[in-house]
Amino acid sequence: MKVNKGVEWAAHACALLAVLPEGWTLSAEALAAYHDVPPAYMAKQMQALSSAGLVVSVRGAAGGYRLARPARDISLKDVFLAVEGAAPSFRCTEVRQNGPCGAAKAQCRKPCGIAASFYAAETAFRDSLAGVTIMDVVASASAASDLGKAAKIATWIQSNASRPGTER
Amino acid sequence: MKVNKGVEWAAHACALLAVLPEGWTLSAEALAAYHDVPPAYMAKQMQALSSAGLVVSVRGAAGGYRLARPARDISLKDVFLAVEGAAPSFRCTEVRQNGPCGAAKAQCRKPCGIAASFYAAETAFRDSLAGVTIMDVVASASAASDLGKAAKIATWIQSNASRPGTER
DNA sequence: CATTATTCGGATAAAAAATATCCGTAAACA
DNA sequence: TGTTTACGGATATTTTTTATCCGAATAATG
Ligand code: FES
Ligand code: FES
Repeated sequence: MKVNKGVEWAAHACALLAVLPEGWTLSAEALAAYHDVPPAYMAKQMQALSSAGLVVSVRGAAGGYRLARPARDISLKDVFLAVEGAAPSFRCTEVRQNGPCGAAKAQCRKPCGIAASFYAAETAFRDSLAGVTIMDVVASASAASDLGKAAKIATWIQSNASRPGTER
Repeated sequence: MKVNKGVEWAAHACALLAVLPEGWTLSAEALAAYHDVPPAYMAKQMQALSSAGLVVSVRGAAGGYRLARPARDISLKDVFLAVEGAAPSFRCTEVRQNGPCGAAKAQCRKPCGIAASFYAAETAFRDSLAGVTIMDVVASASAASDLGKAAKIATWIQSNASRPGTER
């Protein structure tokens, strides 16, 4: 029962993309450098976000990633499902059908009480994440940081972000 | 994000122990045979339940396992924590402290918004499981099964359970 | 048009975790 | 005393996660 490490990275990457000026992008490499994580693996997570439609990718020189929609419309559940996949974490192997007293397959169209409870618990997990948006995350982070840090980030963005479609 | 297979087995094992007559036990081997799962690994799960205090183990000939308390006082959360462990599934690696704009360690005494949200989601997951007891599971299972099956199970128990402290 | 920078997708490798088995010891009973 | 069982640790196997790499496609730049 371990959540992929990539979820943390992807969520933080979204938070950074959220404070990017309109029309600008950050490359996978830049995002990796910002968070000091392996570039190739960070790129993988960004691809997952991209194919889930959470971020838009811009190919070519001066390309990179930007959020596909406003930060308030992207939840942590979206990020979680994008990189972790939608498969349920509880894998019922239908043990109730096994052994000397196994139930007939015909009587197992509904999940057993145990499986149903775990599915419900997972729904609760996801619903909880669905209530938190990237905007919320950014807000709580900026509330906890001082002015100096904000300036530092702004400076870093200016020298690392690019703007496709125009010369720098 | 995968739940241990052992959780399913352990939960079903508890459900079977719940319908055992007072004072009787089932060996790890019998439980494995009933569910048709690898005996050695089933034994491992039972040890986990035992060290968590959910079941009582009786050593020696005619020994085995029985529930440590009434089925209505054992929840799926208990079973889950016993075999899966209590460690949080979301592993925050404090990426916010990394990179060129990393936050100072002193400012990271509270978990960041992302980590806090995942911890909250996991609490929701566990709370959901805490609301389901082994008794509930047994009730839903017996509601879905016919009289013939109940008799089959009763017969199997009679020939496979043992009663420590007395001759069979 | 050539060059450069970037994403994309798949293949692959390495590390870690889950899954599964085994064995020696202790305990309880017959 | 001999048998049956749980216990705990060690170990092996398999699967998943983590991480890297490379070639093709795409777009801007000069
Ligand atoms: S049969 Fe899979 S959880 Fe009950
Ligand atoms: S630093 Fe770990 S989740 Fe934010």
